[in-house]
Amino acid sequence: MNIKQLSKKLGLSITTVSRALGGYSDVSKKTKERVKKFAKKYKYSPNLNASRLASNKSNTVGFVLPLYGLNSNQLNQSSFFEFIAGMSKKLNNENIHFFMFFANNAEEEKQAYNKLIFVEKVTKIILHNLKTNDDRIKLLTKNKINFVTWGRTKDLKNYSWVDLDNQGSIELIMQHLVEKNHKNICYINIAESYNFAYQRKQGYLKSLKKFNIKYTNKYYITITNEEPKKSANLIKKLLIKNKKITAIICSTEYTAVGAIKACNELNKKIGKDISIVTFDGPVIERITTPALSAIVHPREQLGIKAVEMLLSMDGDNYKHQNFLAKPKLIDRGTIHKVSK
Amino acid sequence: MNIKQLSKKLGLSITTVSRALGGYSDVSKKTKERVKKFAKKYKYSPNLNASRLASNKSNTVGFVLPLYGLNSNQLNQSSFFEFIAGMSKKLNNENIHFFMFFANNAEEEKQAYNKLIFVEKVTKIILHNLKTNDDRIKLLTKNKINFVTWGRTKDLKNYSWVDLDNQGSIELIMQHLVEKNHKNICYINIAESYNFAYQRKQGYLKSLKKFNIKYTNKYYITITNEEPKKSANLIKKLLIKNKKITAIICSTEYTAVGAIKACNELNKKIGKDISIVTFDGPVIERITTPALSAIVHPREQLGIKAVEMLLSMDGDNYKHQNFLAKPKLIDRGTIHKVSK
DNA sequence: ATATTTTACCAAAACGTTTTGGGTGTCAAT
DNA sequence: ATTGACACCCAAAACGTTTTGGTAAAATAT
Repeated sequence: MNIKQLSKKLGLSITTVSRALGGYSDVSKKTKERVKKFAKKYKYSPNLNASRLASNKSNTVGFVLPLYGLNSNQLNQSSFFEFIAGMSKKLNNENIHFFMFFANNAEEEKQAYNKLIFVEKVTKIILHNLKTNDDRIKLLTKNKINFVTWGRTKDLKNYSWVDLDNQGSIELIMQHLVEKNHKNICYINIAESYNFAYQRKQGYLKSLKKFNIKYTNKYYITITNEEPKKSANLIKKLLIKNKKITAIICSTEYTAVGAIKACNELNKKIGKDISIVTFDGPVIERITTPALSAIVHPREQLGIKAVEMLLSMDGDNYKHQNFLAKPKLIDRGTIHKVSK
Repeated sequence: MNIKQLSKKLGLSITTVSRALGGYSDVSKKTKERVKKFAKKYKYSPNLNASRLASNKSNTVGFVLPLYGLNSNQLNQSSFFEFIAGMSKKLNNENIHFFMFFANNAEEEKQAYNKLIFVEKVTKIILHNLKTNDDRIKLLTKNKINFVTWGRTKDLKNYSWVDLDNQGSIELIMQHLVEKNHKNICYINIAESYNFAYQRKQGYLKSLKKFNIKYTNKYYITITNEEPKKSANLIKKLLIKNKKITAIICSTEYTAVGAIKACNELNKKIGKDISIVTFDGPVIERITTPALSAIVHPREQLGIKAVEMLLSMDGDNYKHQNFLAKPKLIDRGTIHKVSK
């Protein structure tokens, strides 16, 4: 069933049918309703290729999902899932298409963006995993693509972004810990080459200052991609050398599991002798014992926001917006009070 | 740059340019090369909407990814990632498009398949997470969609499929254990409503028969979605009640973590007093101690195979194929030898 | 030398929409 | 009665390809 056949059934011109379905004002209400009724009845759905060709609009948002190196660099798959869920919810609602390329290596990833722009002719893209100085921003700007990023570059240039409040997350944890009289708080971060890790460190430093605690590099460790398996040992050594430590903050679940192991081996009771706080993921609640207190990020909401921003952009006609998601701290009982 | 402009530059007709790029035999080799060179030079890439409209071919494979209930029903996200990676590798190579819908609930999922067929007009789909009696197979068959499934229904009807060898996996484990003189082997499966769980049970039963070991329901437990947190306790009780048990097979990583905990609490040394074997996932190697021996499935290869099959189908012109992936058992040292 | 086949190209139609640039009839205002 | 505004509808052009149904020239066969 195409528009020609449908218009015949209706006794109307193709034009009128098209404009009725498009909601134009030069079609009477009565006709509009009749057309829509018939369209439903005969299961008419416009040929998208013809429609896009004629209108020169793709009505599509593009996204590139890297399928490589996900676990190995400790970026959790589930965080992608949550963000994608948010995007797709919003897009499904708005009847906008969601076109996703999958990249199995860096080369494919680069190609994917080019394909999105030059082959698929997508005009709206959501970017993520920002590098400190990201080539893609130039590429998109140059080709007049509307885009919103998830994450920020170090030098916040002129673009729209949504992000988790990484700095605020650590500040929230620190606040909570200090209120319970913790003073010897160590932080196991991941490599600072990730901008979000850098932001988190800033939160750590800022909080220390705020609460008049001296920074010592003995309490601040970064764990690289190759070390996740060894993190338990690293933390064990740390705890042995620095007996005063009463709280450990871990930037990833896997590290937190290492911290649990270290504490067990040293016979330190978590939630009594020592506190552990980390960032939420699928593993914690399901398989760690005890279930750890953790920062929860509204990643789905972030996906929704990103799409909202993107859709509000209209060619050149928009102002840059941004959105910083508020973190929550869920205390599952692994934070204890230190006696003064 | 469109085909008209390009043909002008070349001094050729639109037809010839189109057919040159399409590789038709009624264009001379010389011209073909010249056209391709120019196309590259001027970065010409055919307008996909026009091309699809004219040729009435979408050259697209459809897939629906459910974003809901993934963790809660113990189906690991990473298994999807690996399968998708396989599909996208093959599709990228063949220059076929990969169209994915994301479903945030059962309703959206159902809709997604309808959209793929009636709106996107995709003619090739890859199906997965098969139910025992799956409506989608009817839908696709009725609408003459070429499809390949990942997984099988109970009553294997007439369709092409790829699958992990679930039955064979358990048989492989059992073989290995029996060779090391294990006789009291318990198996913690997940709910048999998942067809793959059912298949695994068959493997367990078949192996017991083969090795003349009597089946007892004391040794076979299924863990439902609600119990993953409690699995440690379940297994602990099991071990206390049945002191003879020397080996535990777990169908999921999370359960295996529970088994570790149970053994620790009972002071049973894993790999010395008791063996644990499970199915591979991202958690095991990274955070369980010890790293467990496990069945590894070539999920990426499965994705590649599925696409290969699908592309080899040509409308009505094909024979049903299938592919059963061979499992591997990686022994990381948690399987011990029992003295006779 | 003529007939036949093969090679290499092309004009025009087709795909199913949206958009452009109208048109006609009705109603209120003059 | 005429004009202008408005409501409602339409024919035809346009979008950028692929495919159809050719033709002319060159190569081969008779």
